[in-house]
Amino acid sequence: MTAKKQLLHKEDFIPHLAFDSVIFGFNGKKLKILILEYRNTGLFALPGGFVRRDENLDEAVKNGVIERTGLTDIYLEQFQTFGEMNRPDPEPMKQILEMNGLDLASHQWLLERFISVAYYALINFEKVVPKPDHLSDGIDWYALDELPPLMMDHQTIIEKALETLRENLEKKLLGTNLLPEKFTMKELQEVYEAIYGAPLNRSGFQRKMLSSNTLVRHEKRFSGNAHKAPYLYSFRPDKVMQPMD
Amino acid sequence: MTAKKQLLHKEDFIPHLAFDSVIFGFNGKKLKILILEYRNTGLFALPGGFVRRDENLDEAVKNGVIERTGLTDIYLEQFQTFGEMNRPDPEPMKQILEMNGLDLASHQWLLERFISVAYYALINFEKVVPKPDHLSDGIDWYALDELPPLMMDHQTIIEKALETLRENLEKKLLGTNLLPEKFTMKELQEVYEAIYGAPLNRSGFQRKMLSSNTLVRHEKRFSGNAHKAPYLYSFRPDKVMQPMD
DNA sequence: TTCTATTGTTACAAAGTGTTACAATAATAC
DNA sequence: GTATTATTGTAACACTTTGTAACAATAGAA
Repeated sequence: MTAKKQLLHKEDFIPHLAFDSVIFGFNGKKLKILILEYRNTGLFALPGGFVRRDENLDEAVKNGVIERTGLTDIYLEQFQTFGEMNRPDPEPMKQILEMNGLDLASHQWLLERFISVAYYALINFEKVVPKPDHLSDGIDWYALDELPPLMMDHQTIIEKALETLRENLEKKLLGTNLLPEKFTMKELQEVYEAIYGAPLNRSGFQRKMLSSNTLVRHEKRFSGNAHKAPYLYSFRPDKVMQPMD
Repeated sequence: MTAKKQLLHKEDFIPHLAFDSVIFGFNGKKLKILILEYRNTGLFALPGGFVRRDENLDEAVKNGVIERTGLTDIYLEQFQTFGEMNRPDPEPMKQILEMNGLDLASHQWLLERFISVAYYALINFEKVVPKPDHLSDGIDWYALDELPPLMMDHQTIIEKALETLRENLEKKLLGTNLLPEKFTMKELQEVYEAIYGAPLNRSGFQRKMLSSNTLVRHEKRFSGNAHKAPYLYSFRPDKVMQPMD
């Protein structure tokens, strides 16, 4: 309890500045995001955090995502900063502090106005072992169409994240980051369909991908099923756009 | 001087948070942006400001741009937040405060680390009467290829603004905001060429614009020159995307 | 009336897309 | 072995979009 009280020293952080992260993963069927649940409150929220005074904004966010996912190699992209005056909602935060046995007075600063810089992350679903943060007791994957009710403006943040993801999908070859290194054309198409939320034409998709000159073809994958085995592909490393350049 | 000392009360603003605005205008030939010059320092910077504790981020920026341009109807779009630890450069700021006869001690907070949210604005060049801010003594239009050396990371901010502008140009019909209400096809093409920094094919441009169903054709404009008079066009109001929705 | 510079439109080829069809093939059933 | 089945890779076709050049229209000047 004493340890907990020292979790968030006001003087360590830039006041009024937070970040939120929309962490996307693809489980083979659906696009999902990581959502935190807070102890006994029934409150759900995006993973987020604060920026230390001696830390770059990008680094703070990266460290936050690393802590939640256990992964260090993460595609992370800033997409919008939310600065409405009325966006903070102190009641839920107060509830969270109380449920965690934290001293309200010394954490008063958490109830004030916060400007939040939002990022989205793309990760390899299979490799993630989600970990809740110090204030929450649960973290789980939720499909986009099965989200629980979220704190503050987190629903809006997710919608904007998805919008940006869609716009950048082809431009930046983001599919890479949601799949294992080698994948079949069908798997790649399923990622695209999950993100767009609409089916794509198989033949056209294959033609476009192959002609884009961004894929390397490898050996076939024999699944044991009674049909032609698909080739495996990987992205050409020099074609994959890196975030945060 | 006493009045000046009261210009920026620390307690009125959210600490460590600033904004910068890249204000684009088109003079008929080139794409230009508004740059401030500070008294006797030889320092140049983007127009910017701070966010009051009782003010939305978007509003703060909008008010800042209104003050610099005199215009109230402004296309304004947030494009990135810059949060590197080493981006502030306290020396120039100190110089500026000194040149303005401001008390260093009570403005110490201006020398600290700032996270800056960057916006770009598109305005009708002809209507603008630029006004310097309280700390600067000059404000002027500079073509993108004739920029003076800029403070801190403002050069980077401009480059990112231009990149975003290019990406959004067709998608959001941004041409509207850089031209008077009625314009010729040639003028519209020149805006596009200035933004892309490359010539476009006349015939293809005209066909694409007309077939996009976003233009209304009006009367011809007789310039007094010895050639066929061009039609005037305006954008269909329902097709023009509004910022900040 | 002729000439010139510019504009709106058309024509045609080249490239890209949507859709369907067909051949190849890995495992199973017989 | 051979036939069967589901899936995959590719080709074929029509259709649309884009790049490029050409042509006709025309406002004012010579």
